Amino acid sequence: MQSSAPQDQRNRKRVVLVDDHALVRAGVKSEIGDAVDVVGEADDVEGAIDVICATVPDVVLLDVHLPGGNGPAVIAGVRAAEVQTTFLALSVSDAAEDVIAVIRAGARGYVTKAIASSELIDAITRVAAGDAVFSPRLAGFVLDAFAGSLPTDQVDPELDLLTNREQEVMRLLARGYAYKEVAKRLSISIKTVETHASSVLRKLQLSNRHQLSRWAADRRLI
Amino acid sequence: MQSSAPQDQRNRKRVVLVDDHALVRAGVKSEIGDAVDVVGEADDVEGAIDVICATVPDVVLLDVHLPGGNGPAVIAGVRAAEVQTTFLALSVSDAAEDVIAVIRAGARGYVTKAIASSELIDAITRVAAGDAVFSPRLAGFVLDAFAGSLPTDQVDPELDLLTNREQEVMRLLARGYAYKEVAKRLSISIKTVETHASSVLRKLQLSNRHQLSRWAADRRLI
DNA sequence: GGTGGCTTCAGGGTCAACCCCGATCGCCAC
DNA sequence: GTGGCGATCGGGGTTGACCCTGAAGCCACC
Repeated sequence: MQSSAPQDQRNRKRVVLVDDHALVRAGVKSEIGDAVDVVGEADDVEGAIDVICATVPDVVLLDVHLPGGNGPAVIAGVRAAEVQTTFLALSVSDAAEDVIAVIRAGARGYVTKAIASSELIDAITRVAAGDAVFSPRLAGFVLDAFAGSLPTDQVDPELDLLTNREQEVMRLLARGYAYKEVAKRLSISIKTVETHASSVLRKLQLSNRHQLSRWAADRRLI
Repeated sequence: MQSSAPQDQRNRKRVVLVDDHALVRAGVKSEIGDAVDVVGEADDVEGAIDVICATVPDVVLLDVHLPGGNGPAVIAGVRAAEVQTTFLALSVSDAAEDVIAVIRAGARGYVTKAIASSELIDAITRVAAGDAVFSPRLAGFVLDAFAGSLPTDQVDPELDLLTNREQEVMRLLARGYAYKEVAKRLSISIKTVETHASSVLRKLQLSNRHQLSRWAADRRLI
């Protein structure tokens, strides 16, 4: 893979700009137009979905606040049309709720308009390549939301019923490994795995490994 | 991009190392010891929780796979003790499930052991400052999990391979129902369930119902 | 009327999962 | 040193998961 020159004519990223202010679009275009191909522009939700579906760009630079809806609405509309592209949110806002909403909708990055043009070009290139791009503080918002999106359960008293070895076996079993695989990974015999597995199921009052998988998944042990 | 001097005595970060291999701990310590204070070490879950709660470091460098549990178990234990610190996962694994599990538990970053020592020091400084630190590909895993989508999935062409009846059977199997249960629910014989199950696995190129469960769960079919 | 796909079922088999019983060994506490 | 517990194995068993082959009835389509 030759990744040397992203400005290379053959590798130039095709970009659509979505922002309700023509001046902003013009500004962004002049800043990044040398490095990428701006193949479309839109200033509202409907127009954005149309132009994105028509052009199928590599990256959509998406303002979060739009007339007639917002950034997530655009992403949802494009997803519904089964068009594959990558969204990079570009906003004046750095509020946690805006960041989270647009990332939850499926954007792969979020940068504010205070970004330097060289950094923006870099960000476009990176999201097009599958990376996630955030300014540092914003990434923290997403992780907080992600970690907090689930009940912060404490450590199970049930888990303490299992010995260390039983816990190791339990984890592997819950991940779907066959007894033989578990035995190989732990360098013990299948019979020992069977013994531990039996103890695990009995102690946790489960009847088979399917229930064990769900039990472990519920507790985020796998 | 590091301009200032994080080696400043007054601002040196206090770090705890958690890894079951003493050699790895020694190596990491020698690499970063000039820039940070390693105030504690541990090689298993219990020991990690103890030493973290005792020292309350700025950052915990946490191996994901540990005897007697795993990274998330350590984070959960420290959280349960209401000790405030920041976790940076440091692992040989770059598997999506490991990354997601430890981030979901509350880690603020994830780097692999292939990282250069200068980058590791930078990562420690950044997570201590509240930033999130990832190698690019790993950040994508987290966003995928957060958005609840998978990279580059359209609405499955694979699902269309299955007939209506096969889809019904598939859903029940993926939920963990035994053949006998599926047969009862659909009012058909076990043999018919077996036939459908076999077709489903063959068409989806899966080898057993555990993979089927994960396949279906990934696509939110169950 | 033939062809083919979907659904239904059967007989036969292999292997994994899970159970029961038993056993040895090492460690640690009383 | 005796007893408990954890970890390690074995024999032998039942049940479930999964495969292959074969076949029947139904229905749509040509």
